[in-house]
Amino acid sequence: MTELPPLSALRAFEAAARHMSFTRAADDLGMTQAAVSYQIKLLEEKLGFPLFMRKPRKIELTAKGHQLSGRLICAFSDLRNAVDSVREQSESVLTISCNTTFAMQWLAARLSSFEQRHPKLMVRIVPYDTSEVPQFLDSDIAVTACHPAPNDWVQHDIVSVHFTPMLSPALLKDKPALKTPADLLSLPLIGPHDPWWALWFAEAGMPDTDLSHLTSSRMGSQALEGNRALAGQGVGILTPFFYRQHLDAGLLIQPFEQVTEITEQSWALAYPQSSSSNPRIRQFRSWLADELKNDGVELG
Amino acid sequence: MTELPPLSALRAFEAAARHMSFTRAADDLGMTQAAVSYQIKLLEEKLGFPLFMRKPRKIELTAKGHQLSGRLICAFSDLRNAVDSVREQSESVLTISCNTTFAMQWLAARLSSFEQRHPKLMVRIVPYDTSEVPQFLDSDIAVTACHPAPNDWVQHDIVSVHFTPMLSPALLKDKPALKTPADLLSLPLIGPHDPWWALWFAEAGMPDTDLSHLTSSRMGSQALEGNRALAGQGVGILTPFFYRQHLDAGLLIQPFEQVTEITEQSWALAYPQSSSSNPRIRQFRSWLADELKNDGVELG
DNA sequence: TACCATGGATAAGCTCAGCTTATGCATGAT
DNA sequence: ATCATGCATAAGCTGAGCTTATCCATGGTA
Repeated sequence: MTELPPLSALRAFEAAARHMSFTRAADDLGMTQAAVSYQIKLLEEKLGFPLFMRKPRKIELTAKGHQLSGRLICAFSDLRNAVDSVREQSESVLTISCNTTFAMQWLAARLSSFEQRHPKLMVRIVPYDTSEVPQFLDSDIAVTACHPAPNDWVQHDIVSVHFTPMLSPALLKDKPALKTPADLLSLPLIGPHDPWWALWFAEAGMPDTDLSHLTSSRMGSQALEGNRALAGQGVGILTPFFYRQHLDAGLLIQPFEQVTEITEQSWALAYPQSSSSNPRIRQFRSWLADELKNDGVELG
Repeated sequence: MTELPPLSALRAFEAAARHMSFTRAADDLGMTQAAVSYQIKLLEEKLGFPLFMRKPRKIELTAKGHQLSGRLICAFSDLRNAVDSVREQSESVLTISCNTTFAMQWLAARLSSFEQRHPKLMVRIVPYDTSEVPQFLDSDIAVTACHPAPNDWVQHDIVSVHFTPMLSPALLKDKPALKTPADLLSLPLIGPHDPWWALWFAEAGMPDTDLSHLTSSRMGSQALEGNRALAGQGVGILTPFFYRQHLDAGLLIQPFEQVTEITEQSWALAYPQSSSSNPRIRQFRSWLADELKNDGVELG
């Protein structure tokens, strides 16, 4: 494959051929006439033949110049279109990799407000369950409780990772009120092997509470545990932030004040450093900040 | 029309996408891996979204990266093809703008030797008559007696512009031999208003010879005058260099030793400065030099 | 026919994009 | 464990690619 001449020279020639004028080409490219003249001379030297005939107040393409110009104009146009279209596409679609729980419990309900604010933006949510680092590398933006985001990612904290037992009032019907954390053990716990239970009990002064005898169907996603709790199937260990509305409506109750926080982690909005100038992402970030403000939370 | 990102960044990305490796792309482009990494990072920042996902020992295109890469690879390929084809074409055809006289009297007869030496090169001769600066700007190379070539043209002198009266021996049949220049006036002169006549007579010691009464059909091209002289229609003022063979064969005779030279002009090979690196032109120049050496002339 | 106005060429000089070299880091292979 | 591979990053250099300023030729115009 033959070595290509300097691209800037080709670009200058393409513009000059398009405008049939060095001066106008220079305007087009945002540079001076001298620069265009220089680049074209350079290209002619590299190629070994002249491309333009310089006539008094105009320029004319030589035969070879003409031949070259046609194809270059096409190629550059393709180039611009390629870049433009990927830019546009990236301005019209926003792909959000989002932890399932956050997506279901928080995002889904509010997304219509975002779509109202930015009607031209199509939002695509890619939920994920795994606790490990998700493959959100291929999405524009991610909402995650992921520990250390890749270090060239920007991260804005949303809320801490926190949790406390919750249950449906229906579950307590015909049962004594819960007075101490230990009373919980008389009720079915949802996802008892979830380490959150252990942490919460430990903080409640019951460090070695043995939960191993309880049925376990560790279901990863808090959203599902939340649904089971709502359905009165047991006590879930849930994040109050995600269930504010259910709590307010009395669909769920939080028997104890104590909320355990994991300080090393945090729910966060994250995106690649390289995307920080992306308008869609700024839009989403600022919308999210506003939404959170309504909840009395500041985006970090 | 949206501003294009830096072309060098696009080129680096194109190569990286083609090879799916920064290291190999760098080899391809003749630069270092660090440079490719830098350029791609730059492009990602300009575009506002990532193009590659960096995995441990490999890279993967993001969705947008994939979309962009396909079209860029095409566009760059077009670009390369455009340049290559005009380069190739310019290696297979040689267009020579040539003064008609030189073309007919000198070039035409020897061209077969050039074509033999460079069988792959197609030679196209564009003859011109005008004494003014010809439009040979659109040819690869020119042979001309043109005074000052455009000053960004390279010029190799061939022979001086020189001339002397010549005639067919047939014209002198049944006539007295020519003893002095003045004797010429008893014969028909071909192109008597040609300034060359005046110059020659002046140098012959007859500065004010009045030629105005003689028939005049100034025909510009020496070749035609030469033909008329050969046909015995009169005395032509011709360049011996072009008629060596006719003189040797006795088809023309040169009655006087005196040959007038115009020192400010010269027959020359000329081509644009920008073409000096063109292999076809080197080939032609070196062939011409060899051919001239056979005539005992050195190419300047 | 003199004189702008236009459009390209050229010279000199500056500046930073775009490279290099050197090194670090993570990971898959042995 | 250790090595090999492949990308990221830092620091520093240099010349491509610009700018500014000026010149030149010519076509249009009064």
